[in-house]
Amino acid sequence: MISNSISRAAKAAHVTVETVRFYERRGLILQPRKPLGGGAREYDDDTIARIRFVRQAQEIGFSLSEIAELLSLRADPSADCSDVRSRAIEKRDEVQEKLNRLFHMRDALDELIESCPSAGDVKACTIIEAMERGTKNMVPVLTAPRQESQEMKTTILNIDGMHCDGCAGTVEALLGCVPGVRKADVSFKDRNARVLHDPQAASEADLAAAIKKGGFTAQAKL
Amino acid sequence: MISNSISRAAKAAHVTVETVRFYERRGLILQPRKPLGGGAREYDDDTIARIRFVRQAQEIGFSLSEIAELLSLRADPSADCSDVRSRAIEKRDEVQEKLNRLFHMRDALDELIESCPSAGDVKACTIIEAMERGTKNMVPVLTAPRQESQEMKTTILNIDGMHCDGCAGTVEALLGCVPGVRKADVSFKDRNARVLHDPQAASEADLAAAIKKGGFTAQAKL
DNA sequence: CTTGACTCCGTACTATGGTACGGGGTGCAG
DNA sequence: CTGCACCCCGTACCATAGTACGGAGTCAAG
Repeated sequence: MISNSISRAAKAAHVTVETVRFYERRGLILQPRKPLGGGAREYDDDTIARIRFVRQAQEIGFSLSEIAELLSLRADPSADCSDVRSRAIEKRDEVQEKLNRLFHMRDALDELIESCPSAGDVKACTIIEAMERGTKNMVPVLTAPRQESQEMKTTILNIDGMHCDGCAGTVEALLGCVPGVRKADVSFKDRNARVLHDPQAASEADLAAAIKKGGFTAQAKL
Repeated sequence: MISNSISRAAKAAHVTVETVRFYERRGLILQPRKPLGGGAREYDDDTIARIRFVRQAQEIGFSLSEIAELLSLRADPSADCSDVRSRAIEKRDEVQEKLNRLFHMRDALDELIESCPSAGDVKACTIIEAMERGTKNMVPVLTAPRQESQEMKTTILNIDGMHCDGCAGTVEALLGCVPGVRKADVSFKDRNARVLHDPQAASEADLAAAIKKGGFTAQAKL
């Protein structure tokens, strides 16, 4: 544990001294006690890591209050574990949702980039059109309160052809694009997908077909 | 093209009327002309889709000005294509970077969730510790102004074993974790990686080793 | 022909996430 | 012993992204 002055800590975390103090006031980091011999407060590496975490979380769309919640999650056997666990799962779902959207956005940008140089028969193409082509019905999850969860069903599909977590993410994005799919969790480790969907709008065959588009194979678990 | 009044359009996009007007002032959406017969302005589905896009992009961490840039990207053969293309590629890189971080965060949350119920030998575990276990030195790309590009070198590595864009993202994340790596662009299509790194801190062998950890193989391009 | 539900537009206010500034203190190098 | 570079704390100010409000107009039903 090397200790730094506030200005060194700020530099290490790529923020200003003012920002560090601001985070202290907000309770995102603990203000270190002054050392007994007097002098300046000492900032340890943990605190610097916390500041860095705050910045990174902000960049991917969390507000400071949400980040405070993330930071308060700690798997401490002495704490109330089930509460922490459920909050962590909630957060995980939010992160997953953001991931799905970003995937979708990345694919839309890719489509835009592809369609650009072959300037011949391409029609004007905007990112919005690109996003709509891939996907109808991306349900805004954080924007809209998740209502109407009647008639929803969870299907587990076994998937072959995934080689990494990235592939799992791709499959998740593909599933997220199917109208009627509310939620998809794909595990690379388990080689399967848990899909919450409206069986009326999205049959198991629809799900399997979407996965096949990405070059993977899927079949419903018996 | 069904036309709606502003309040119906706002409802459809899950925002308030005030927000729609605010977006008009900001230039994110075009204010429709009043119909010739007089009366209220008519909002078409395209405009509603734009508003929805703005909201979704916000949730994944883009500011309104960044969203304006995204919206201005259009693959129009009559427009200056190379400019649009390069801006789209830049945006794509930003999205990829956010994806890497979110992946990392999701994995950290998963680790936290895993370590929770088996309340026996687990030590206290916070999301920060979980994030640090996976990855040292995630370089903040958007936060830190990319200065000090002295002594930096670009290395191109040929990579085998990638099966999709997701894999490429994984490799990028792995490279981003190597201390001394400033920027990594992995192309699934070209089966290679362009890495901007400090050769003192991160040798080619270091890069190759990091990639191998993910189950891929890499060798420097002659 | 009035009442209610809307539209339109301007201005003012709010919350979030910082930044800047000013006054005072401390410690050490010249 | 005096600058100078920091630290500490408070208050003020700033940009972003809305939200609220008030006055005026319009349209259609009762």
